[in-house]
Amino acid sequence: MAELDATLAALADPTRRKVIDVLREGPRPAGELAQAVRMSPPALSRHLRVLRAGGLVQAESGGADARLRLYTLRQEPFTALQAWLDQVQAFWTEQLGSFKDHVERTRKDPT
Amino acid sequence: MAELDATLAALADPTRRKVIDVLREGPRPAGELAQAVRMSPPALSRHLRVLRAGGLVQAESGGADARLRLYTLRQEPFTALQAWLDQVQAFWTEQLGSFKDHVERTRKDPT
DNA sequence: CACATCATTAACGTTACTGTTAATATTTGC
DNA sequence: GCAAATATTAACAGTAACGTTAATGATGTG
Repeated sequence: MAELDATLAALADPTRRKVIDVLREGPRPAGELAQAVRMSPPALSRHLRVLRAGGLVQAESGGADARLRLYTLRQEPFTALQAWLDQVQAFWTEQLGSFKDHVERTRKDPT
Repeated sequence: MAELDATLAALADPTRRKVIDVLREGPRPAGELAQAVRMSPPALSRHLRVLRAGGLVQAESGGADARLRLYTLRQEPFTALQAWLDQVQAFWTEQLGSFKDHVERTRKDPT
């Protein structure tokens, strides 16, 4: 659940989602991502740190030019989020909704 | 895309996700939700406003006691978010990743 | 080695969010 | 009508997030 928090906190920012959308087309170095979102390199660097902290992206430093840090998408957090969404969707798929409601609302004291 | 922003901004807060988890078990009045997350009614009321703004919950005021506002989950934003996640997941399902990367990284100037 | 390049961190100011208590409807019950 | 109950908004303080410019680290180039 703590992992979901980092994931959603990372996805909550439009700039970071834009970065993800760009990375969908392939790995990119930090500078190129900064250009893509029209933001100063320092600002984007911090966004990338948030994305790294959430495990949504990964920095590959093993290229011809060691200065370039190529960023790539990581699948795990997205899959975990989908799993949580599937649980929420169960609210509607289980069409016992009204029955469950009755049961829940009938209980005495939810200490 | 602006809708996704409101959705993810709403989900980014742990308290609001907790509210959603509680609502998965059935509709609840605002006060009961405040108790469930151990927070003052005013604080939770504002969280509920964020959830309403994102369309994640809905307030049904049509009960026996008109003072109680029963909150219920709304499906649409969750479905929309899943759709976006599916698009991101396409990054891995299309195993042309490395090829696409090559094509993209070969372009000259993406003005 | 001197200098440019890529990326990150540091410092600064601004803005937005969060929670609490107090005040404001709206409704219920006597 | 008056007091209690439910929910929201208002006002306040504290914290965290965001973006910019300047400084630091690390790597490549002449």
